[in-house]
Amino acid sequence: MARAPTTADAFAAIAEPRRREIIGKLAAGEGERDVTWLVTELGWPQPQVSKHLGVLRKVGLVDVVQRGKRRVYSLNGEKLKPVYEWVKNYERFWDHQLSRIQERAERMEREANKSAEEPGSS
Amino acid sequence: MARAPTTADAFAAIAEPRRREIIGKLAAGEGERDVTWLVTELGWPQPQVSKHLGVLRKVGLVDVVQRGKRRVYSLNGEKLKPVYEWVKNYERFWDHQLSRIQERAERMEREANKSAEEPGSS
DNA sequence: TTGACGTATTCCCATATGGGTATATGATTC
DNA sequence: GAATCATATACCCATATGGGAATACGTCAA
Repeated sequence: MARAPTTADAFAAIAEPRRREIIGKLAAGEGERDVTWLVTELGWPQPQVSKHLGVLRKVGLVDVVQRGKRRVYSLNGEKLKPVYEWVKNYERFWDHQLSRIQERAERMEREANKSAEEPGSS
Repeated sequence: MARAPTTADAFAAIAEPRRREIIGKLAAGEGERDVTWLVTELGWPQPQVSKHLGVLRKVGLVDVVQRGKRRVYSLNGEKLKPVYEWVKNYERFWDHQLSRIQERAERMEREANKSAEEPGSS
């Protein structure tokens, strides 16, 4: 097997920086923008924008509605929630207690060195 | 160019479900576990575990200390913070206001249809 | 219908993946 | 030093990427 498809889930989709940029632009635009606007705003080739939008669409991170000739994309934040929920679980690993964790790490390191000498294999 | 390396940043690294699993196990174990423990706990072939750990290591999501023969890995939550910060920006797109957004989406859809008929091209 | 605009899709390619299996490297014990 | 445990690396392969360029498709205007 190769890497999981970028369309597997939101995690895979937002792994690409440009896709995150697109999401950012959509959010700024009150959540709705058409492709042409994105193209000029981002300054990328149109096919590239469309392709990234395609991935986001497949994952459900964005919705589209046809509006005349234009296609208006909007952010579907719902799909970002799982990412948020997942990463939120590890909040305690950086916020407070960060010092405690580092402390522990250092203690471990000391212990490691100790056990490496303890056996006194000389 | 191909897809960005999984070692590019935390976003890319956690795109892989197995890597998220490993992070979960590390967190459960008070943030420190050796490879053998992970291997038996996860039930995956050892090289696979080591390889995923390698990616996490490169990105800095985990730290290692040698402890006797064992290598004890620990979670470095710090590196998850950017992911949290990024996704947190879109909180308003799912929490409250979710109803408002859907409302808007539906309104847009109606408008879209309307403008499609408006010109009265018949 | 014909043309023009807006967007998606197709094709080609270099690249790196993640899994499997085998093996190398490190550390410890005898 | 030899044998053994713990972990990392090297290979091989199928797969799908993201970018570039060309082009097809869909919608509206004359």
